[in-house]
Amino acid sequence: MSSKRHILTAVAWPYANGPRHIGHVSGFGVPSDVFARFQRMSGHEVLMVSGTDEHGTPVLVLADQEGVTPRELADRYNRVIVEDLVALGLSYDLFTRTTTGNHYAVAQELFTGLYENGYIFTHTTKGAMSPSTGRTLPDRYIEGTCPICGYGNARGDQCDNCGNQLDPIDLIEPRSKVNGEVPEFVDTEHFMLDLPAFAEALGTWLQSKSGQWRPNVLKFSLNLLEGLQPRAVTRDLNWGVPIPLESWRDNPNKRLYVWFDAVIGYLSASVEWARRTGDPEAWRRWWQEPASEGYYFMGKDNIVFHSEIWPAMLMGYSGQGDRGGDPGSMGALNLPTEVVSSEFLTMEGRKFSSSRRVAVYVRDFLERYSADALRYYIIAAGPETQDTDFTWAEFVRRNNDELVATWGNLVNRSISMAAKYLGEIPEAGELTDEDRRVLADSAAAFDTVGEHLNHSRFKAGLQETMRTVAEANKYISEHAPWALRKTDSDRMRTVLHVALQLVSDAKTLMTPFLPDSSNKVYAMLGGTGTWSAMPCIEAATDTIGGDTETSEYPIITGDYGDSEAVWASVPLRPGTPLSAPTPLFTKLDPSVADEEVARLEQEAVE
RNA sequence: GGGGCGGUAGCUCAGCUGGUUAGAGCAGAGGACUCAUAAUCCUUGGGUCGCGGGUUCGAGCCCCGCCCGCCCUACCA
Repeated sequence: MSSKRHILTAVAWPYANGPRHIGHVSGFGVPSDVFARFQRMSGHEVLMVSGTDEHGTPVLVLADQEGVTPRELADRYNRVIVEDLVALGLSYDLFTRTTTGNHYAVAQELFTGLYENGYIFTHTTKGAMSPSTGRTLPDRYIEGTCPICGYGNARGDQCDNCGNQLDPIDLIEPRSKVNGEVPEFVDTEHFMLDLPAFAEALGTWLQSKSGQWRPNVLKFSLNLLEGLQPRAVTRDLNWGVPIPLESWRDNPNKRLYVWFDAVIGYLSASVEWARRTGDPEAWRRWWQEPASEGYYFMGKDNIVFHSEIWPAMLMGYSGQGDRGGDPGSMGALNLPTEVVSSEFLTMEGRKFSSSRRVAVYVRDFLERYSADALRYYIIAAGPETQDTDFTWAEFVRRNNDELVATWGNLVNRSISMAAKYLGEIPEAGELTDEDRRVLADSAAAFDTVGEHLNHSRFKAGLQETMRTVAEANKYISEHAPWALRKTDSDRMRTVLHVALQLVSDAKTLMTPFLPDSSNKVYAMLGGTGTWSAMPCIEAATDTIGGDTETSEYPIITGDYGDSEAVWASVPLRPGTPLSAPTPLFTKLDPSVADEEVARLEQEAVE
């Protein structure tokens, strides 16, 4: 526990076909940031990476509809997403994108390594194609009449009316959802990842995680092993990473499947980060040292890619599948230590839906409410182990009763008194048994909360932290320093000293969850320097040439090592001047809930 | 259709490998206090643990069936 660990925090890559809503960031964003901040405060070497996922059919189709290039569309939403994630305070060491020369190179290297070890083979399949563009038409972009129930708007993969799974080739009068033309079903050669060749290795590996991973992730993953089949890792598109093989490299209509390249982003972003720090080999400390750990954060719809496909790719590249092989030129790579999956957030009882406009986007949310208010809600009431429902009434209530009234008010009342009565942090006189007990309990919370956070039990960690806040409120109420002021000013000074120490400890415990307001409390108590560093946006240029078009793009990074925050009770310095505090959080009028629900109703389609 | 997960107080959620009277917060009721964004503190009412069977000395936790919700089902990402 005390030795320094290398901890990769790998965060799911938001897809760049639009702005992200609060459901997305509750699944991967906020939990991963709490984890990373906590680990940094504990003295460990954290590398937190992610980026926008920009390839694939949806971006291409949307770009066509808007009459822009896919790159232009990706540029636009990459920037929006970058700004939103920074506004939330997510402390990425690097948040980049999949359209960089570096990413192309690393993705191709992984493909090549897998190919050379014999884990990728070619296979001809019949697929739907758009005659006018020559592009793959994914099943769900085809509509037609359901051959089973006769429903006229069945999708190629499934009929929404009767619920049966379909093959698009069976649809009556199939048509492209993109432009209405009749799709052609043609033979096409694809590269397949030989997943069955990893079944045994994956099974052994997953079994070894029993008791460590959240049970739903583990059971789901183990179950998937039974029906493992080869999976295509290429698509007929002109938007994506080219196939790095002689006769394929220049084929304009064959690219790596977006999911194949997206998961490689964790590695390519680590490499890009290392290069930016001036030590190009630095990424190896997180990916190749046996003791290093990797935690992957995502929503439940992504489990298969992180517990099955990505590990298989890593094993295959490292020559550790059932068929052996040699590590590729980067060397053998570490498998995930843990796949941490969240469930789904619903919105006032309904599923989030961008197309039906049932959504609250991060940007809109943060224009009206603070990042910490959202972070608090997501951790306290978010979908950590089961689906949960976001309601505006509950958001207002949590904000007002818990953030403002319990925690914000503790800060306010304690510092107000000390500032007004003394103007500084008082020295403690002789401590009573009760004083010693509350201080010891507060210090002990670092172990209990830390234990929760180490195991990604964020909700439990926050609850325990709020319990210490309640204890501090209780201590102040029971010892009534305002009354002692008239009867026993020495005792009052001691009580206020203890109270402020409890506030300081609670602020430290709160830091992973609520970094912005914790920084404010740190400053109120006379702290100097940066308590917990926040992320920033930098203009970056591609680290290696490559065949991408844009030379400059925004990245998220930060100098998190330049933080005073440590995961421990730090004694306050008596004599530190205090001034009257300003409120930490904004109380919301109950009418806010009604207004927001009305706004949601108004914007929703149908 | 198949697989997985969930359905616990009015609301949002905890309940580890089955064990005495099922928990927390909020909302409700009563009281204390006044330092604080009328915030805080104390006391208190409230549950057939989705439904129906079964195993067991004992089940919210195990087994079977059913109902509802969500995810996956591999060319959406």
